[in-house]
Amino acid sequence: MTAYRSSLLKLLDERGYIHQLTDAEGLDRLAETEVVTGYIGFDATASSLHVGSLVQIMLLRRLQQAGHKPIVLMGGGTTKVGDPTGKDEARKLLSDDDIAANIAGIRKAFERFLTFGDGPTDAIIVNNAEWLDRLEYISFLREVGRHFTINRMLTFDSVQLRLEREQPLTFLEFNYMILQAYDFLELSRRSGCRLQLGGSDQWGNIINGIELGRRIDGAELFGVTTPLITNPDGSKMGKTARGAVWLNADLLSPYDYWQFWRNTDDSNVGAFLRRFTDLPLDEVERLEALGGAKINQAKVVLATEATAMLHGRDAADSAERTAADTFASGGSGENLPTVSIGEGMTIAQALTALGFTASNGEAKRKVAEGAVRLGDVIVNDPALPLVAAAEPIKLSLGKKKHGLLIA
RNA sequence: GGAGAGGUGGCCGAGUGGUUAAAGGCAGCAGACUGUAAAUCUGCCCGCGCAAGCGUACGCUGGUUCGAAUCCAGCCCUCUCCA
Repeated sequence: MTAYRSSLLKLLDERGYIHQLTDAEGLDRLAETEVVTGYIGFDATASSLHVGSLVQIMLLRRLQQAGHKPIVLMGGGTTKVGDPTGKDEARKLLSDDDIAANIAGIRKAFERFLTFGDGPTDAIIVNNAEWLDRLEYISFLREVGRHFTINRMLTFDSVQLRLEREQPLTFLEFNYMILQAYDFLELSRRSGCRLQLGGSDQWGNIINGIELGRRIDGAELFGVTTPLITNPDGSKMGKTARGAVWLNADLLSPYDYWQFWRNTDDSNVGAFLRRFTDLPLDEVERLEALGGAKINQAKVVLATEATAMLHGRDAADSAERTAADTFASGGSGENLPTVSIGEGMTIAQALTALGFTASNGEAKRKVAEGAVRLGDVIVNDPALPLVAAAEPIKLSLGKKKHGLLIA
């Protein structure tokens, strides 16, 4: 491992963000002598980002912490094309309105992680629709397209995946990598941006931008990618039963977000503490060294710190209390999802209303399996009618899903 | 434009007239074991219904048949090769 001199690379390295660097020495030197402007692109395919993008967001945060300037590039233009990377089929095309709404939703999360403003190291948000929407086809092809060979484009994993699986790859999507490369060129011209960061799957796209900048402008640009975080079984982190782990509270409650981190794999605890919290490294080392069941203490710290960063300290503490009440003492806490008991509602219907089961049939099966408890007593009659009580009653499916029945 | 192959449940993938709500695998959920972990073993896994049962489902639309994911016709889409 190289001994980095700049605070930026030291920070990124010790907290586990570095997978590949295009020119470690060059970037190290640059970061030591001047404020480096760096960017990461985020496509607006949904109204919120999810934890899969959190490494990238944290990376921008670290960039700012190290005294440099982050640019959040919203892919208002590239989203219209659709990134084929890692996708085995094309996405649906989103309308301009969808994209604008998604961008508005996504922006909110960034404000929790970055300081925005006009200062030299303040973060800014730009939208690549600003320049991509205006491109003229022929002149773009002549300026940019001539620097890309089909031979090379075909070697990209994103392309290969489709070809091997005999899935269609449209010309539209095929252009994505060119547009992303152009983004870097454009940002270097208008904002003096020298660095692009991204996940390890973005390496090829980042290199394209760097080469394009050198060929057209003679610019010296840099790239950093982060390691892909996986579960022990090799699957991508961040997928849960009920879909993506969203960052926006309207899609995933702070309590559920806390639970996501609480359920981190043992093997990832240290890496997550480093990457997703601001805890000092010696504290991280102490926590990840905890063995056996004690590692759960580290997971609680991780959950609370990560949740605090996104949703605020109060929400995080509250989620921690709820979890302690619900899991440790067998009680219930204030943040559990609730359902109000309607006329003649059955246990099965309540489970579905809480979103614990997808259908009444599934709910009944779970009851039959002995997985459902009402106030910690196992229920075996799915048709059991519920009666409202003065106090909320806890309804549980399995060990982890708890909700409250209210009048 | 021509010739082949193909489109099956979230994904992969069997199935070529009835015993098929459709093998098997993955993913998922639950139970056991634990530590709200992993691994492992077990059960579940289209919807409605207490149930008998009903409804929907194998690209789309029609047809043949007592009966179709399976046969026929047309259409849509994809892949491969050729022009």
